[in-house]
Amino acid sequence: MPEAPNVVADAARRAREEVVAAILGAARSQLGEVGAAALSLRRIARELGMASSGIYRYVESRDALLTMLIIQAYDELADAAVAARDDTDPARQQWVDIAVAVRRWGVAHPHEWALLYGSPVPGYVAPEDTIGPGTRVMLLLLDVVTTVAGDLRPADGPAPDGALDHDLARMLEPFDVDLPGAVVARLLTGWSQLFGMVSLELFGQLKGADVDGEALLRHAATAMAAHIGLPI
Amino acid sequence: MPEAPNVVADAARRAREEVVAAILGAARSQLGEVGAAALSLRRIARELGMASSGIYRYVESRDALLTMLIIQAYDELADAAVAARDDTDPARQQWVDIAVAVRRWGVAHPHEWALLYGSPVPGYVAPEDTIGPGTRVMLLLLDVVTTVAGDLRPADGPAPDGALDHDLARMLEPFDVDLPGAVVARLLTGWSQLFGMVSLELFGQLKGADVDGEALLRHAATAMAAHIGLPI
DNA sequence: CACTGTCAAGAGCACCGCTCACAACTGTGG
DNA sequence: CCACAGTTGTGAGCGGTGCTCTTGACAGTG
Repeated sequence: MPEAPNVVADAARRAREEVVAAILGAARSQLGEVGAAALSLRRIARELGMASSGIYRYVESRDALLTMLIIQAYDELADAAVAARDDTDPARQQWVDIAVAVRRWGVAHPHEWALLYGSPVPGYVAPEDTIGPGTRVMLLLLDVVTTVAGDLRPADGPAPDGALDHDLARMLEPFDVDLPGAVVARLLTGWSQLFGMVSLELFGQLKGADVDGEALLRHAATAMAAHIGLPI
Repeated sequence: MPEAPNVVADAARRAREEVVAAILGAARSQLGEVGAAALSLRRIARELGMASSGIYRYVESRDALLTMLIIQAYDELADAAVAARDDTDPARQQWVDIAVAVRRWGVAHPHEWALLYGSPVPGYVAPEDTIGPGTRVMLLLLDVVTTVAGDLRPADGPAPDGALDHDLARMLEPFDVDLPGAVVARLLTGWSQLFGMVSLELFGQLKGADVDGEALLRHAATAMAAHIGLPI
């Protein structure tokens, strides 16, 4: 029964959170410099002037720290995507704007992108806490589609067969939206495409080709938006 | 001037290569079990019954070993893709068959896939040797398109603007093929989509949705093949 | 026989994540 | 007031890593 507002305990808690924040800040900075796999608790402790063992008073383990960083990054990325969307714009432009914002965030934070979408860190399994923030961008794209669901004019293309169509339509049940399987397939495909193009660029797979990454992505996203049938 | 075929030196060289092969085999097996980042030279040495330092007689460094594994994996993937393609089939089916084969290889070798297309290992920069094998799948897809270049009937869609179009057309110069920028864009987009969908599935990003991965990918690839304009 | 080369082995360095025992410092109940 | 409990900081230590270096045992060659 924490009834009486204990000033002392409160201050202690605040002090603790401050240290945790400092650790997270140092971790974030190291992440940007050396990448996730080379992130070292000992170095963070050193940087903060505490004993290497002291870190464990505030952070359960290296994995726990990674989890915090992942959630933070997911949220940052989603925030950037949300900020880039103007829902008074035509849906097609919303889609493209989101895609461009996602790429820009990735380009600005390659190590964070790798942490989110790269190879899973060995031995590390993403806890449940991450799937919420992790789906925000996808849900944002979904929202763009659903708010104009009535006006969709999908481009021609093959329809998913029965079983797949059923699976796809059922996929969105938890989100209380109802879209034809064909549209869900295009949504997933669009997200794969966006994610894939950014990853290919960031992970150096397109290194040889000197092509303007943003222009290419904008072009691809525009085509995908049209393919989904988003109104212009 | 190694003129006289020195039998002894030859045998020594063969013995050496045998040891290297054993190391590579052990590495490969470890890769499949614990992933690339947890791959340990010491453990390989232990497994092979040699001193931890002895490994360095045969492998320059951990990075060099990773490079060998990467090249091996790239080649395996490309071989699988090549094997799946029957160039007497309609181009559209060739595209889909390759896509399905790529996914199947990835599903069968998730750690290898992560090594190839996941976050770059920190401090590791892929040497030149890897870009050859690394582009084989892409070149295979390109070949499917170029061999039917005359019969392409691309679906409607926006055209890349001038600068992008120019960059894209110039991209293929080293390969001595000539395709319109719009087609190159769709090719790149298709590859991004394929790579992205497999990665999303393998890296657990689509975990919540229980949808048949192969069916979804086949559907997306079919649509992309149509979008590119591959003849049926 | 001496020389030259390769190979295996062990010790050692610097780093890592993580645990543990211990000291210091609180605020609180008796 | 004093003993207790809880939190924080510290240093030592364990087992692991990649990698280097020195040493010693061979083999083939002049």
